Amino acid sequence: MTSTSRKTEDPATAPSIAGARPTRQRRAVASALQSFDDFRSAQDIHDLLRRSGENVGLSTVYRTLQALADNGDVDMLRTEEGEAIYRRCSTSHHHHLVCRACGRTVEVEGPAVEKWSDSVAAQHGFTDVSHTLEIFGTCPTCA
Amino acid sequence: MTSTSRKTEDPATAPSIAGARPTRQRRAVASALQSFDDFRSAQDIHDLLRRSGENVGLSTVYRTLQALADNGDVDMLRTEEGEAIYRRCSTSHHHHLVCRACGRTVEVEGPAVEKWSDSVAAQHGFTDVSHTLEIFGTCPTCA
DNA sequence: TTCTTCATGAGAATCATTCTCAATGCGATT
DNA sequence: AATCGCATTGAGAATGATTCTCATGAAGAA
Repeated sequence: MTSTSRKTEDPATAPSIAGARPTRQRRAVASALQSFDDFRSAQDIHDLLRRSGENVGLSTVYRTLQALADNGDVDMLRTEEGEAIYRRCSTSHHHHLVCRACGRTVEVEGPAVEKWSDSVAAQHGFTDVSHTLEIFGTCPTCA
Repeated sequence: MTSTSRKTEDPATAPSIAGARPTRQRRAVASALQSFDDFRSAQDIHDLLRRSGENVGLSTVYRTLQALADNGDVDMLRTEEGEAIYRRCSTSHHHHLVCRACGRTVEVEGPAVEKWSDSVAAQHGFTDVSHTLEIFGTCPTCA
């Protein structure tokens, strides 16, 4: 690597990791996340970056995605096969209706579900509660 | 997945695989599943068998558990790390409240959730719908 | 028993993910 | 600009769960 030209970018659009250095790689991952709407695996995102000319190591993609997920800046969920997939996060807590075939995603909210799961957990004395709720199906286009 | 296809099968307590030979190994796995109440990984169950004298290959444990899960004879879910864990199935469709620390499990039902997720999926034209809903927390004993 | 087919298991292969650690980049400070 | 300190990077190795291969073994039928 020879020349490293410094480009001025707008810092507000893409998510950044709190207390971390805004490196080229992290910006690239954050920006890649803005370029699709469905859930993608870390490897998919890595390929995407490579194909778009940005060279970012696979380890770094994993690390960055995890940091973003921990920070609540991206949604992370698991396919039925257990693979982690990521997607840029809209605002609040929500769940997903995901097409098994094409990955198309619809965000859905279920306030009742939230309350229900919290109350069920409380009834049994469980604390520090979290839950996962994802709906998988075949979307009309793929059917 | 709301199908309730009742086939008349063996009335015994331990599940068997439809259209498969009842071998020593499959019986051993099915019986091991009766010996615990929480969720265990395939490898855990393999160890359990080995320690109890039954020699069953790891591949066979995986194959058998998968077949049983496909058949709806055991519950299979994934930890937050994506590892598959299994447990003997009680009767109908239900969800779980699982202790992150000790694995203790409480089965819970949420008829409202079922209806809600089916209707949400239908609203968006999704078919062949399945959903996952698990609650993780810390149980009173472990807190 | 003999035959046909399914099941088993030891180890290799696969696949996602994590780890290692030397080299590099960032930013604050001279 | 030169420099120091430390977070970050990335290539490849390591890990760990799961699946596959295929020669051998067991089950049921004829």
